[in-house]
Formats: sequence, structure tokens, C-alpha cells
Amino acid sequence: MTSDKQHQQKKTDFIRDLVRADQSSKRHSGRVQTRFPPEPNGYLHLGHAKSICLNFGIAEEFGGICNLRFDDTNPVTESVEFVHSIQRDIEWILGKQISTRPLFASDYFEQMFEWAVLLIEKGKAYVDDQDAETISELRGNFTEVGVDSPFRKRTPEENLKLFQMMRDGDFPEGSCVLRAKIAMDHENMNMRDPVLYRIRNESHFRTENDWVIYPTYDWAHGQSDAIENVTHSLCTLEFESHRLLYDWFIEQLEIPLDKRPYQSEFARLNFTHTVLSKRLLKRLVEDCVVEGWDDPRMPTISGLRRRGYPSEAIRNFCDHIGIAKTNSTHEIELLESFVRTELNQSAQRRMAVIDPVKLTITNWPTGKLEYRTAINNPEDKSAGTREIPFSGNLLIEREDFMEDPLPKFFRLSPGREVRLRYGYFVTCTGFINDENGDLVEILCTYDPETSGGKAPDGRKVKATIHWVEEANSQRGSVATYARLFSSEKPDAFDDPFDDLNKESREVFETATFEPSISDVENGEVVQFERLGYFCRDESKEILFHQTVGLRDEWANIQKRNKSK
RNA sequence: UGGCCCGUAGUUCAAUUGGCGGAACGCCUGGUUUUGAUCCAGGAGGUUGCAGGUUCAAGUCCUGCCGGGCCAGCCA
Repeated sequence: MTSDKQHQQKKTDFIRDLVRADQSSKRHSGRVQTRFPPEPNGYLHLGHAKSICLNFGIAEEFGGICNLRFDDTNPVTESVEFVHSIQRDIEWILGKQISTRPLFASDYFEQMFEWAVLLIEKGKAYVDDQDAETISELRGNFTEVGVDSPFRKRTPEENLKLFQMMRDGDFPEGSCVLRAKIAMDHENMNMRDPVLYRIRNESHFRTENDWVIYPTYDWAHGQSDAIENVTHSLCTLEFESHRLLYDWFIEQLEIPLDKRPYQSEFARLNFTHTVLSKRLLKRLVEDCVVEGWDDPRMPTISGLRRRGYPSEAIRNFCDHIGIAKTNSTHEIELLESFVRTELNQSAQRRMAVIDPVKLTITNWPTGKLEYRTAINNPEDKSAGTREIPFSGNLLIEREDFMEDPLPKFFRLSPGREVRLRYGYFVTCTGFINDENGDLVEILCTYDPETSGGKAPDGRKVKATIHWVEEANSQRGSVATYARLFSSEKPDAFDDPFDDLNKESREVFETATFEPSISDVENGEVVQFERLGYFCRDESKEILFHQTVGLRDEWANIQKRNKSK
């Protein structure tokens, strides 16, 4: 972590270099202001986390502010539900409240209308009566120039009158639009007379029925930045070719130099084994592949929060990956390693057996129950200790026993001695299978001299396994998770859903826990020793979601053997 | 097909702006360990997309190629 912090201090990505240069050359009088501009039409995901850390981070580093602005220019898809979820997710990612109140592009509708009027007066915009299909056809393509609309030469007076009529609701939806008058033969397609306003007879979640014309994103975005005094308008690579258009608007509207936002573009975040497009995420929810936007398998902020990811880990991850213009896909393992680093420090340890099988200590005094002392967090002595009941009737992980042990399998098998964590050394003397040949019980003897897990004669065991005392155990469920998509790049499939991993969730409904599990609060993450980190669900019953597993050398050995 | 952007280790980023190509994660080996975890030490991994050019010196500057991304919504 130290090396990361050092790295961060001298970190110079191309955007910070630019901001630093602008600040020292006194552009905008040295002021730095950014913004995070989501559209309230869906839930935030990991890609947004990168942008949130960037925008709020730069504002903080350079002594400026970063506003949350909702780009609510399309009443068809947006709703107040998303406003709330977005705000909550941002504050969770940031680990603190946003210091400024949220802003809305819809608050600037009147100003944008006036600017559109100005453009018309300058002869730089016109009302076009062509339908959407015709406009598209006449726009041309990469090799052919576009063709002027027959309505392109309408006079400013006529356009002014028609635009006012559009606003007044005199025309049906789709009958006309307001277009910028730039150049139909421009090599940049975005400059071929883009649409500025369209008619939508829809109620907007904030302006309600005040408007029937709505600005397009292209028309609204740069001007919203200018209104808010944004100095550095940071966005993803796909808006690179729009920058020319945004600058053209600002120039035409004669926005003063010190109020002009300057756009820089960075690569969006991608991960292996998942998708990060709103469209596909929405489909996962609607097709019931997952159980909602906050399903622990979703790469949404709410999904990760439910799964137990610490926001600190996400922030550290974003700091670590930096920003660049190279399209890139990160290994999801890298994020997970940040999660482990964080949780290893903070999570209390508990014992749980998620796939239990009986272990009976045959030489244990009948009816005897004793308590063993366990350390809550070896990385944090202040977390203290707790007492765990122990007897001759235990449950252990089915995985921790093999009748015929594979090479390098160190755990229990007939004749072998292992340590029960915080308990005693036990030696397997036998096992019982049912009529189907399935293991139902393991028989052991214990060595009373090894109380606390140490042998006075100094003999060693190769494995320590976890356990739960049966009579005093708590019962509940544990869900473990695997990748939602099997391949590294599901986007490479014609339909990424063909790559869905059908076994992305496994629920252990007969999981057992040590009694102190009831102290774990909803939403809290604990480490189940030797299993991984698990987050308690908000539900009343005992239910844990696997946050991330521990690094697992045994699993690596098995994987290697398989591929041989 | 036109325009714009991007190519450095398996992955993601560095390289004091033209001066001996490094780090993190992953992988491998060893040590420590009452979690096969953590922690510690070490290792493998590179023709800097390719070919020219400028220069005492090029990952960095120039030219050409190759590969990838984005743009032809009244989505954002």
C-alpha cells in the first residue's frame, strides 16, 4: 500500500498533467472545476466508479469542486428512482457525502432555449420538417457527403416562429426538429447539421409538463458545463469526435473565455468475465438471469455493496489503474486482490462449515463441553478474542476429508492426524458411508495432550482444519459465487448471453456456524476461516454472500493437475 | 471505404519529456505460520506492433505500413 501511495503522489496521468498546466498558466484564473454527469436512467456500475474517483479526485487535488449533475434531457427513460440510487452509490464510493447539492440539466432548459433562439437569429439553426429516416438518409456516410435539407434555407424569422410553435405544442411528435446549420459535407459526421431539439409529448420527472421539446445530449452537455463554470469536462473516448461540435456551440454562443469548459477524453473501464454496458446489465435483470440490479453477481455499485466489497478497495483500485487513452480490459482478479487486501485488515474471523459432515471424537468424555479461545482478527489485536464451544460431536467441511487422498492433499484421511483450529490434534480412525456410498460420518480420536493445538512432544501436522460444534451450532445459508460469464471477453460473442455461466451461484442451505455468528451485523463482512470473506445479508434469516475467496493454493494444485 | 484516437511483460500502468525499459496483480520457487490465508525473500516473463529515417543516443521525434477502437440515433 505504501508503494501505491508513493506512486500516487508522483503520479502524472495525461489529464492531471493538463490540469496542472492549465492551472499554472492561469487559464480560468487557475480555477479547477469538474462534474460527474450521469443520466438518471439506470444503476451505476464499476465503470462509473472510475469516473467518480477521477472527477471528484481531481477537484479535491486541485482545490476545486465537483458537482453531481444529472443529464436529464430524455423524459422517456428517466426517473427519480434512479436519481436516489445514483446519489446513494456515489456517496458510498466516495466514502463521504457530496459537499454540493445535486444539479440538473433540466434546470437550464430555459437558458438552452434562449441560446437556441440566438443560434437561429444568427442563421445557424433551422427547423427541419423531414422525418427521422429521411434525415438519416440525407446525412450521407463516411464516403459520401450529405445532402442539404429542403428546409435548410428557411429564414431566421420563419425559423423563430416555427421553433416557438414547436415549444407551444403546435406540432405532433416527430413532425419536425431544430437542427444546427453547420455543413452537410463535413468529414466529421457529428457536424452534419445535428439535431438540437426534438418533440416529446412526455412528462418529465422534474419539469413535468412544462416542455414538449427536449434538447439532445449534444446540445445540452457542453452548455450545461459552461453554465456551471466547469473548467475540465472529462468524459469517455466515444465523445472524442463530438468535441469539435461542442466547441462550435460554445464559439457560436460567444461564451466568454473564462467560462468555457475544455473536454478531455479517457478510456472507459472494462473487466474480464463481465459486461459493463447499461443495455446488457438491464437485460440481465429483465431476463431474470440475476435477481435484480443489486444481485451480488452484478458489477453494479449496489451489487458490489451487497456482496460486501469495501468502497475503500474500489477507490484504491481506481487510484491504482490510473487513466489513459488506451482501450483496456482489466483482469477482475486485480480488483479482487484489492478487496482481499482491505478485508484481511478489517474483517473479523469466524468459523463456519458450509458443506458439513459429522466428525465424532470417539475417545471424548461423554457429555463434556468446553470452550476454546479464538482470535477475532490476527491483523488487529484490538479486535480481541471470543469463546467457542467444543465437544466430541463436531461438523467439518466435506472437502476436508478424502478416503483416498490425492497427492499433496494434506487434510483428513484414514490414519492421518490433523489439527482442529484452536482445538486438538485428531487422528482419523474410520468413516461411515451410507447405502449410496456417500460419506456420513468421520471417526477420530483426539490427543488430550494437544489442547490448544500444540503437541508437547513437538510433532507437527500438515493441516489445520476448521469445525463447528454440532449441538451449539447455528444454521443458515451461504451463497458462493463464480464468474457471471465464462469467457474473459463475453463481448466478443455475437450474443454475450451465450457465454453466461449457468453455475454462477451455489447456495449451501445447510451451512452451520459457530454461535457468535449472531453478533455479525447485517451488511458486515467477516472471514470464515479457510473459506473466504462473506457478507451478511440484510434479511432476517442467517444468509451470507461470498464477497471473495481466499487465495487457494490447493485449488491451484488441482487446476494444474487437471490441465496436465 | 473517409475522419479522429490508441499500440511498452499474461493484464493494467510507469519510464525524471531524447539518456542503462520498471512496478502492481497473476504465475513459479523457497522461508515463516495453529487459516494451503496473511507476511517475507527470490525467480521466470520484453525484438517497446512492423519497416525505414533524424540523432553520439529513439519506447519517446518524422514518414510509411500493420493491428485495434470510435463516428453515419430525433440515445447518452
